Order: sequence, then C-alpha cells, then structure tokens
Amino acid sequence: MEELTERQKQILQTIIEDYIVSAIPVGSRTLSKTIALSSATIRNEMSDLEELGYLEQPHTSAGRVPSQKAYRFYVDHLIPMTQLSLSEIRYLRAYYDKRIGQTGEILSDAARVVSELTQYVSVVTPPRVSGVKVSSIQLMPVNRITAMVVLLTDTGMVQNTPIVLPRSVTPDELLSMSGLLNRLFAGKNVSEIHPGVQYAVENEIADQKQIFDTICAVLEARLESEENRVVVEGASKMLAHQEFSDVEKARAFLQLLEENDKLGELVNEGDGRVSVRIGTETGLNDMSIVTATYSAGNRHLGRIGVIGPTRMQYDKVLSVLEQVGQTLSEIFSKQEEDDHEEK
Amino acid sequence: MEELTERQKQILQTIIEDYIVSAIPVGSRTLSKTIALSSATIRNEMSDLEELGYLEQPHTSAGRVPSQKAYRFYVDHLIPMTQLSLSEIRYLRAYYDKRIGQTGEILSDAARVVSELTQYVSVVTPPRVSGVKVSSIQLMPVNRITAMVVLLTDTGMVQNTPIVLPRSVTPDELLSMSGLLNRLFAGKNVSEIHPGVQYAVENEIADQKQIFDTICAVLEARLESEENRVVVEGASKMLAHQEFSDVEKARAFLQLLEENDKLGELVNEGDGRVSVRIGTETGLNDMSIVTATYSAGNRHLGRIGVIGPTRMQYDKVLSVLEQVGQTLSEIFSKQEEDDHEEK
DNA sequence: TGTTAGCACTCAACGTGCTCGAGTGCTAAT
DNA sequence: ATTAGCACTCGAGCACGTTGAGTGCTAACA
Repeated sequence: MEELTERQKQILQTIIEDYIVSAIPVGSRTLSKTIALSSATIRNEMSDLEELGYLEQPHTSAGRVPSQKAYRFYVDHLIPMTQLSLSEIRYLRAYYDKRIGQTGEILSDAARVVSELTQYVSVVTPPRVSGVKVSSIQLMPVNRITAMVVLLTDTGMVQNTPIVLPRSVTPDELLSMSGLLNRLFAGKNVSEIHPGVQYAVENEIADQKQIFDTICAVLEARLESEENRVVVEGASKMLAHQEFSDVEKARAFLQLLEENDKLGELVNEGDGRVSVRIGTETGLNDMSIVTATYSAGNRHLGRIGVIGPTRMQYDKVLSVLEQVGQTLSEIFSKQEEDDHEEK
Repeated sequence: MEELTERQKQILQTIIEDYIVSAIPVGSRTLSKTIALSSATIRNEMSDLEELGYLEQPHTSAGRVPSQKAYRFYVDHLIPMTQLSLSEIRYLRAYYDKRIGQTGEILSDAARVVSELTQYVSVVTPPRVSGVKVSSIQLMPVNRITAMVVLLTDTGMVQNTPIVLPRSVTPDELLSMSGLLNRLFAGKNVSEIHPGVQYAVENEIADQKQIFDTICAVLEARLESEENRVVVEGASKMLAHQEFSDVEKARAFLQLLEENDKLGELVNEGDGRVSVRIGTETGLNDMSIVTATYSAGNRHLGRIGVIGPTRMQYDKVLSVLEQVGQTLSEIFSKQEEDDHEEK
C-alpha cells in the first residue's frame, strides 16, 4: 500500500475528526480554515485521497466523507492519545471506590459508566466459566424433591440454581452431598463441572450417583446459559445519533440489543486486550464495535464494549474502555487476593 | 353525564376500533361503509360526539380521532370480550409447562410472552418483600471477613448478598448465626427483617449482636433495592408504532424504560386485579398503561403490565395480561403448595 | 514543480405556488 | 329523522425556480 504523505495524513485526520463531531460531509473551504493551505490545494489532495479509497463523496457537489478504510487508518495510525478529563476520572473513581457487591451490579454499573461517558450503547459480557474457580458449593433444601444449589466462585460471584431431584432426599443426605461436591470441585475451574465425573466412593449407594449426576448436569447447563447473559446500558442514547434518525434502522438496532446471544458473541469476538472493529469488520452494516477485556489476575473473564455507528469517537471510546476494563480487572483481582489472604 | 344513544355508542366504538388499527383519522365516508347509515347522518352524530368530548379533529378537513375520554368509555363500557386464539393459548401453555426455574427467568419469560403477543413493551415488577415469606437463611463463608447470605423464600426465590462483617468470624460462628437467623425469621414475612430485632439470648456475647444487626441491615437494604428491579421486554417493538416515528419522542420513552425506579412505580401504581390507565391518568403524555397483578395464594406479589401509546389494542392487551397474570399466580402458588406438602 | 486564484458546473435543499382529494358543515328535499 | 347536494377547508404531493456549498479544471504564479 502506498504511503501517505504527512500532509495527506493531516488532512485525513482533520476530515475524520470534523466529520465525527458534525456528521456532515466536510468541504475544502472548511478545511482551509484549519489547515494553512488554500482550498484548491486541499481539493487536489482530497481528490488523491479519494482515489486511494480513504474518502467518499455522497454526490458530486457535496464534501467528502471518510471511508471505512479511513477510520481503520485513523485508529491504527492517527488516533491521538486522549487523556480523560479530571472530572471523568473522578467519576470513574467514585464507582471504583464503591463497596464490592454483586457481580451483576458491578457489571451493570461499569456499563452505565461507559455509556454515560461515551454517549454510546455499552455492552458487557459476564465472566466466562472457564476463567472462574469454584470457591464452595452448598445445597439447601427447598422441599422434599427440590433443592437449591448455591455456587460461590473465587471472583465473588454467586450462582443459584433450583434442582428437582430424582427422588426425595433428607437434609442430611443433602449435607453429605454438599461435602462431596466441595471435596470434588473446590478450587477447580467451574467449567470442570459435568455429570459423569468419576470420584472415589467409599460407601455411596448407586442412586446417590444418580443424584450427583443430576446436580452436575443442571448446574452445567445453568452456568452455560448464564454465560450468554449480557448487560446492556444506555440504549436510549443511540437515538441521539443521526444515523438512527431513520426509525427502521433504529428498530433493527434495538432489536439486536435484545438478542442477547448474538450480542454476546459479537462482543466476545473481539481479540486482544482492546479491539476495534469497524464497519463490515463487525458483520453489521455501518456499525463499529470497540471492546476491552477484563480479567482476574491473568485469567481472562469477559469483555466490556461499546457499539455504535461507524462515525464514532474512537479516541474517547478507547480511553474510557481501557480505563474501565482495567478497573474491572482490579476489582475482580482484589476479590481473588482476599481469598488467598484468607488461607 | 349524558347517556349516549345506542347508535352513538356503535359509531364511537367503530371509530375507536378503526383508529386503533389504522392510526389515521376516520371520516364519515369510511364509517358509512361499515354502518348502514349515510355519511351525512354519521357526520351529524359525530358532531354531537365531538361536542360531548369523545372525538377530536386534528384540523377542519380531517376525520375524527377518539379522545382520551373516548378510550376511557371504550374500556369501561364498549370493550368486546376477546378470546385469545387457539395458537396464542398454545403459546402461553408452552411457557407454563416449562420447568419452574429461577424467579427472574420466570418473570422475564412472562414479559417476553406478553410483549410478543401484544406487540407492545411489557414491564414486570418483582415480588414485593411484604408478600414473601422466609423459607430459610444460610450463611456461607467467603473469606475471613466476608460472608454470603443466601435467603430462600417460599415462592422459590433466592436472594444472595455479600456481607462484610465487623470482625473476622469462624465458619462455626457463621453456622450458629445461621441457626439463629432461621429460628428467628423462618416462616415470617421477609419484610420483618431489620436490625434491632429483639431475640431471647442464652449465651450470646455482645458483639454477636453487632454481627447480627449488620447482617439484618444489609439484607434489608438489599431486599428493598431488589424490589426496584423491573424486567422490561420488547423495547424494540415500540418503534413499530407510528406515535414514535418522531425520534425525540422515541428517545424520551426509551429513556423512561431505562429508569427502573420510576418505571416500577408507574407499574405498581395500578390498583385492582387489572388496571387500565389512559393518557394523562398515567402521568405521562399520550401513553397508556395496562397492568394485572400476580400473587401467591392470596398474597399480592407484583404486577405485570404493558405500556404503549394511548391508541392501544386494549381488548387484546387486557385478555393477554389477565391470562398471563393468572398463569404467573399459578406458578408461584404451586411453589408454595409444594412447600406445605412437605410439612 | 508545487501552490493558488478564478470560473463554470453540479446538485441537494429549500421555498413557492399549484392541484387534488378527503373530509366537513350547512341547507333543502324527502 | 334522514339523506342528497354543494360550497368550503386544508393537508399532501408535485413541479419549478432559486440558492449556495462544493467540485474539477485551467491558467497564472512563486
């Protein structure tokens, strides 16, 4: 690919940044005010940039609009390192210092912060089972044939699942079953739970194995389905952006936001610590998805992201996500440390 | 208030039902096709109805549009008893027969069904603490100074809350604390949990009282905040209705749907087994809210509702909500029965 | 050789005036 | 009491001209 001259880069960057805030095609006159060149010169350069595929013209007598390729070039080479403003950092800290609560709340708080700071829709995927370890498991009786399984993880997450047992069971049996489950799975990865796990039996009777398998099966299914849950915040903000003034487009997008599985996949598809997918790279039309990971220690847990029109404030979004992803990681890692400290 | 003649009622009903599906002002010509009267006669009647406040004219040469008063009259006197279609009933049953799972899932399933069948946004408020009884309480150690409180209710709901204790506590202490909590609160209303509850102590030391109070305080706060959670489904459907073709209106509504506390209040404000609030009665502009209760036995738990434009298919919405509310009640009551059966 | 001024050209956006038709109210006839 | 007829109203939709932002090209200039 041909190298762009410094001047071309400057012009391209100015066009992109102008267009990102104004959403109207930018013309040579406008640019000549920011850049010390005559409009004619700029026209020539723009013409070249168009030929190279960085700019597009909606119609003959309109200004130029950055192409997908331009955005890609922008985030790869031109993006300025944005510092969050002091007030923004303070805003983030306010959440960070909050008591450590329920995982679900932490995630939706994080999403709300991101959405608020960026003015785009924010999506978070919950911790993946493969990244989380069992801290303890407890069975609680509900009625004769139903029990509640409460699973506690090292990241401070709780998962409770009602289980209908194959036969009626006494509280004592449940207790010993709890003990068994703990001996088997405590400290292991949550993903290792599935029926058929072999364990050294001393004096168990055959149908206890059946109960054990039932519990594992239900638990496994539940954890897996839990993985598909996603948290969405700030959906109303999308309508503030021009590209959704067409109601049909807005409806389609809103519907996407309601399809949790698809949305979760979309967010998790990002790779690397931060990932920027632009336009068709997302598989969606005229949409961009920026995501960052969060983790506990060095175990990858999930991703937090922003989804919006291709014309997106990439610099702002990137710095916010980077910051929030890091904060989330700190929170989850802290929880883990507390655990170790205990031992 | 003046009584309407049978003919006026018929005309009014036809206008309303026509307008509900078409959303365009209905004229006398159109009506004369459905009703065996000349357009002129109908015009006279319409003129009278307008004077009585049942109809409105957007402008001189447009048809008539039903007023809020007309809708109110419609749901109170004219509404036909809609039977759900066979396929709809089958659809409902499919959900009803589903395994009884997590409360949250039941509620969001219910909301999704309502939204799907009515094509409006559906909102559910979770069971109120005052309607729910403690089944059992369990404390699980997380680390030295943190424990997880797992509260099981008679409606099969689970509530888990992390609690940071005032001092480090041994698992044995937690166990005895669990026992105490169970003795005190099992079978009682969840709402009776708060710090400072007096209990007959045998050999408890002073600071155990402090731990006890901490647990109760956090639990109480948590349960209260949990009450404000609402489930919203089908938000994207709102955009299909004409009254939201104005993006600004759509945005405002979408934002309302994200303000959980306000939304919950709005839904819970309904009274009676089913409640229909129209237009300004809701406190919102040009919106209607239809809600139905669901309960366990005779204890009121929460409400499920539909929120949409004043021009709403009241008959359809009413029958769906009535049905789903009843189904929800059956589910939650069943859970309760199982409990009693156990004893 | 790169930059700039000037000019003709293009085209969406906007405003104006026009027609069309759905709908009304009124009056007079049935 | 109902209906037919007619004049009137007014938004929707279309044609048309104007405006202005923006372009490409050419020729002059440093």
